[in-house]
Amino acid sequence: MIPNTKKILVILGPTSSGKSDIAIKLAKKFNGEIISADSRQVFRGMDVGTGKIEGKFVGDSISNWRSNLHNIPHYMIDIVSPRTEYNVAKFKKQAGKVIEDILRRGKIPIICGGTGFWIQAIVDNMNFPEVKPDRELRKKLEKYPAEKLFAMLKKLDPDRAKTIDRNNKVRLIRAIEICKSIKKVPEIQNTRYKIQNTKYQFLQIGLKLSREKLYDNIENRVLARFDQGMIDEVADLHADGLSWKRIQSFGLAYFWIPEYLTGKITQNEMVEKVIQAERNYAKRQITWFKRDKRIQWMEDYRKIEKAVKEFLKKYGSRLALF
RNA sequence: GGGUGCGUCGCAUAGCGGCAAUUGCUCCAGACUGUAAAUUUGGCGCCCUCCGGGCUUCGCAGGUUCGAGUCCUGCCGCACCCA
Repeated sequence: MIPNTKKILVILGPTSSGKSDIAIKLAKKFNGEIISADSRQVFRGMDVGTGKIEGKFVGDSISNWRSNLHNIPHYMIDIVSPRTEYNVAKFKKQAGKVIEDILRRGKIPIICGGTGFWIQAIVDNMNFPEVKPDRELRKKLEKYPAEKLFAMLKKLDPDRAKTIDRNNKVRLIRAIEICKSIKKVPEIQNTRYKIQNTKYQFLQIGLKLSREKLYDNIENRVLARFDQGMIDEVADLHADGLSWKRIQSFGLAYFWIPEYLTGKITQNEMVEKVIQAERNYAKRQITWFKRDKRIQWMEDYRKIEKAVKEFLKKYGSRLALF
């Protein structure tokens, strides 16, 4: 029995479900600090398109925060240049330090975001192999068809080949990349539902709203972002020397706005595409989150607050994980 | 008023007379261990004992044919051209 298991709150949900507002409210109420789990908000200069909260960047990477009206610290926002490669492994390492720092100061870490994989990396304490991305190798392998990559992997690591999605080039390439460096893709250590993170206790709250309402929010939000200068933001990134290709790799609006700015599609087409892409994205997020049965889905703020209160009251019972 | 063309599953498209019918999108469901706003799989007329079988579809109504989304006639609707 661990009398004082450290507690972490997770607020998740698809895009446009209102995560940020709720996280801030909870942070105020329960003396928390917010850790963004958003694979695009880590980048500086990508504000409107990623829906960052209003605020100002202060300090270095670990103590950096954005303040809003209520002065709640936010971490893992604006930590790297969009030129930098960033990924789950880095996020897990860095966010882990932030969590420790927040807990040491007696506050509640509130992870808030929509990047399911990144959240899971922390919640399940996933271990990533110490193999850094090899750009040269990736560039070479990208040219091969999936069948060939699968055949290569089968030779290198038959075990991984058994479970991998043989049509998914991105994953095939990563698996081969790992094999080239350490011979074999390590066995998965922590599987969701089975091994719990013993360092912390998590309460994962998912923001639930009807598909109709969600799609409606998305449209409104996207249109509002255009008013807030999303197109200029993309143009500025390019003016600062970021290639269209790199910008487009960030997806959604960052993919479609360059199509418009380079004259490939009309403005109206672009707006439609962005809304559509955003909807499809929300759908994928929902699919991801749905399979984690530990997530408690709620829509009413009062209920959320109540659930959090109870969670924070409990002592180290493992049951609180669910 | 005359002429021509077109009406196919939410939208858009394909369809030498043997078709429950092509493809894209949407939509729905799924996968996911260092690109995750990425990448990827499946389903999408209805019903069943879902291997397979049954039923009802391609603007509407008839007709030709063993057999019609495909051919013919009429009607309705839409588009364009001539008046």
